[in-house]
Amino acid sequence: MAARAKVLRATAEILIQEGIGAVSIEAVARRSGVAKTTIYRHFGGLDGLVFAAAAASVSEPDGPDTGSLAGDLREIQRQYLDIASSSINREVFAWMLTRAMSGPEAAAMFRKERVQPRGPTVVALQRAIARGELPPTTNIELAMHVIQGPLISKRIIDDSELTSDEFEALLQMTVHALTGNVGAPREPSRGRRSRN
Amino acid sequence: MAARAKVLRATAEILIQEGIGAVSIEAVARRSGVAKTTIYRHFGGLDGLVFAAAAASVSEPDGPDTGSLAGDLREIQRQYLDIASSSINREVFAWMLTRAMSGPEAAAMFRKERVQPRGPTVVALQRAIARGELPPTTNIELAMHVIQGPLISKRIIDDSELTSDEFEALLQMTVHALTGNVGAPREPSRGRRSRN
DNA sequence: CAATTACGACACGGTACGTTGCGTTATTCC
DNA sequence: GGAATAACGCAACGTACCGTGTCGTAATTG
Repeated sequence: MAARAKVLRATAEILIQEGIGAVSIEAVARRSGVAKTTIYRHFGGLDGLVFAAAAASVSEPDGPDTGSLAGDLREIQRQYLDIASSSINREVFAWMLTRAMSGPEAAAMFRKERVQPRGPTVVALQRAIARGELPPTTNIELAMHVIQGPLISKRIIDDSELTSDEFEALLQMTVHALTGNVGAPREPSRGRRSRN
Repeated sequence: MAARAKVLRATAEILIQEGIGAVSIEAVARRSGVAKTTIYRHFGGLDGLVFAAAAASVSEPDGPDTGSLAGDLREIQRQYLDIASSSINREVFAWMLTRAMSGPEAAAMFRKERVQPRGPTVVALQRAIARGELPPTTNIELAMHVIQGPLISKRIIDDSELTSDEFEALLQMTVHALTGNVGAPREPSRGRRSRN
């Protein structure tokens, strides 16, 4: 039973220290001291192994309730950026993406062990609808993409940092897209220029 | 001299018929009848080969001038969706993404042979600014992500189709995010429900 | 204690990698 | 036309990882 944990730990170590490209069944077997056979028995193959290792190291962020959509999204996006700021996470995400596109099995794993958790955002949107901040006709699926899309584009594809001002501008644009109005401003008193 | 063309053609064929996973130097060598050595001499390796093949098969869409930002974006996005509707393109895109993240050389290729051309969108934005439709302070880089992001999220990650209504809603939200107002409506006379 | 289960060790054939040395054509340039 | 130069083909090399199979041993369980 300990073999499984050893394998997952070794996988995570290689992932962090050498990148996704260095993760192979044989490398993990060497590092963990577990026989290759055992890894195949547990995870079925490289895909299963990486997806399992990723799932084991992802913690679902909590959904804040600040009273406004803009406030909620600001907090959620900030947490997301913290996760996405790790290049390993982006690497693994991109890797999963390619695997997901080359077969239904991996695609199923990808959707199951989703890297970017949707939960908190959906909750925030539903609260905004309940408050009347968003129309009840809001297409939540579409809204998710409007919210996540720009950040994914910026961080994953461009691989560039986001300044505090850009972050806020993006947030305002997003809220604007959803509501048609400007969202609640960042509380001006404590001059926290949250990041960068 | 003809060897290069034969290699690129063979690569594209394998790409289309068997997917990115089947593309290997040896497979391309077999199929093209060109020696492995020659491929290495020309393209340096698998990365160079795939990037070159992708670049050779991408045609820059033209930037329409409909007189309004919403109109321009509608046309550009439509063209983009046509390209992205091919699962091979998405596969290759995702593959390039992973390669780009595991080394500066591939990253440089990725940014050079960009799959989604930015040109037309940038032009459309600049025209909108010139028209006064967008403020001159508009951050074009950020705007690009607001425009591309949701579509990338929807098509690449979700792998789901976009209905005509969703497409239009997304467009309106995007324009809304950029301008703060509703963009020009789709001309109502010819009831074209463009796709799906 | 016996039976099942989990694991380790070793080996196999197969594929692709990236590189090398050496012939064999084409081009190009007087 | 003939020589020099570049482009290409061929065969083989060692390395790495794949996925699978077999067998022996350790741990667990009833």
